Amino acid sequence: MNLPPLTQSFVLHFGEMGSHWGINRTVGQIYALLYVSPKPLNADDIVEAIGCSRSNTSMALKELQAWRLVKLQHLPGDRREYFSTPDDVWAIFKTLAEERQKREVEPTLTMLRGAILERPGSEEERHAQARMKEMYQLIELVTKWFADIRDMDVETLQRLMKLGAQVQKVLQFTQSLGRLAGRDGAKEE
Amino acid sequence: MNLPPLTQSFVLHFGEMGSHWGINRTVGQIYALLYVSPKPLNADDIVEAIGCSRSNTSMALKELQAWRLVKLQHLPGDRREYFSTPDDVWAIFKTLAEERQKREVEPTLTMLRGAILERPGSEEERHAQARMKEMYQLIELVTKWFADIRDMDVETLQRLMKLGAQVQKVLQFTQSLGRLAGRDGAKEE
DNA sequence: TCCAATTTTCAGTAATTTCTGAAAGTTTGA
DNA sequence: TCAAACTTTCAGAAATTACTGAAAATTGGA
Repeated sequence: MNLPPLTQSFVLHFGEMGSHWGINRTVGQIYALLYVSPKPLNADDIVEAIGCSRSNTSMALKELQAWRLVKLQHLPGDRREYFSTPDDVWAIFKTLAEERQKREVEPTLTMLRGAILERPGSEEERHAQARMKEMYQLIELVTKWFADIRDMDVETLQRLMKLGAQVQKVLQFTQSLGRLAGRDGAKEE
Repeated sequence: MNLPPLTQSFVLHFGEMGSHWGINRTVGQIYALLYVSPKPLNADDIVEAIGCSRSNTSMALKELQAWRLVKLQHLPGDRREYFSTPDDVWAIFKTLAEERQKREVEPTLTMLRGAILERPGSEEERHAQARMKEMYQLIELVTKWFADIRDMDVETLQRLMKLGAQVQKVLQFTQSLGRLAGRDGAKEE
C-alpha cells in the first residue's frame, strides 16, 4: 500500500472496522479509498493503491455496487471502468440506511409476521408469541419512522436534527394547541 | 435442539442473522431463547435447549452481558446463575443503539477527529481531508441527534415516531411563529 | 478449611470466510 | 471476425473465527 499518510490511515481504519459493519476488509478499504479520491479510479489503480489482488478488487467492487455505494463510469477514450462514490454525504447516509434496513431488518420482520400468525401450541408458545409481537410492533414503528425521516429533504432533516431534543417542546406545544382545538396532533394508536 | 416450533424458528433465525448483526450464531440463538423464555434460564437449560457446548454458552453469555442485553440473577436456594433479557422492548432498543454507537461509530469519529487536525501534505491530502470533514460533521450531527432521541422518555418518543413525517408541518409552523416573534425555532449553525 | 457444584479458561480442532492466481469470458475497435 | 484490453469466475490456499472438551478456577455451604 502506497498512499499519503492521511489517506492511508483512513483506508486502514475502514478495513478494520469492516467486520463490525458487515463487510470485509478489502470492501471497506476500497470504499474508503474511493471516498477520499479526488477523481474516479479504475480497478488497476485500486490494486496499486491497496495492494490486493485484481480478482479480489473485482469482487469487492461488485459488492459495493450491490450496496449502491459506488458508481461506475467510463472516461472518454478509455475502455476501463472507473469507480467513484457519490459526492453528497447525505445521499450516502440514506443509501446506507436503506440497504441496512433491507438486509438486516426486513428478513426479521418477515419471520416475525409469520410467527405471529401461527396458532400457539402451549402456554409457553403463547408467551413466546406475545414477546415476538412486542418486538414486531417496535421494529415496525421504528422502521416506518426511519423511512419517513429518510424521505425528508435534507434541509428539513438537518433542521430537525439540530433542533434535537427541543422537538419535545414543539410537540408539547402543538399538542396543547390541538387539545384546545379539540383534536390531537398525532394520530392515535 | 428441542424446542416448540415457534420458538425454534425464532431462535434459528436469530442465529442466522447473527452474522449480519455482528454477533455469532450461538450468541444470537441464546439471546433469542432468553427473549421468549417466560422465566430465567441457567447455563445448562440453555445447553439443553440450543444444543451447544457448555463452554460456548459461557462465552456467549459473557458477550451478551458485555452488550448489556442479558441480566444475571440468582434464584433463592440455587447456586446456579440464571439469565434473562430485560422485559421492556424500548429499553432493549435503547441499549442496542448505545452499544452500537460505542462499538461501530465512536472509533471512527475518533480517527476522523485526528485526521482532520493533521496538516495536509499535498493537494490530494487537502481534498481527502475535506471529505473526511464532511463525513465527520454528518456523523456527529446524526450521533448527537440519536443521543437526544434515546434520552427522551418512551411516551414522547412514541408520539414523535407516530407523528412521522408530519413533524415537518409542525416544524414549519413553529418556524413561522418564531419568525413572527423575531427568532428562529432551531439554533443556527 | 474442605468438598462438591458450578463457571471459566484455553489449546486444539472444525467451520467459515477471505483472498489469490489461473483460466474463461466479454467487449471494442481495427 | 480477430485480437488485444479488460473483467469475471472459480477452485484451492490462507486467514480468521467459532466451537469443543478437558482442566483449572471459583464459589458457597458444611
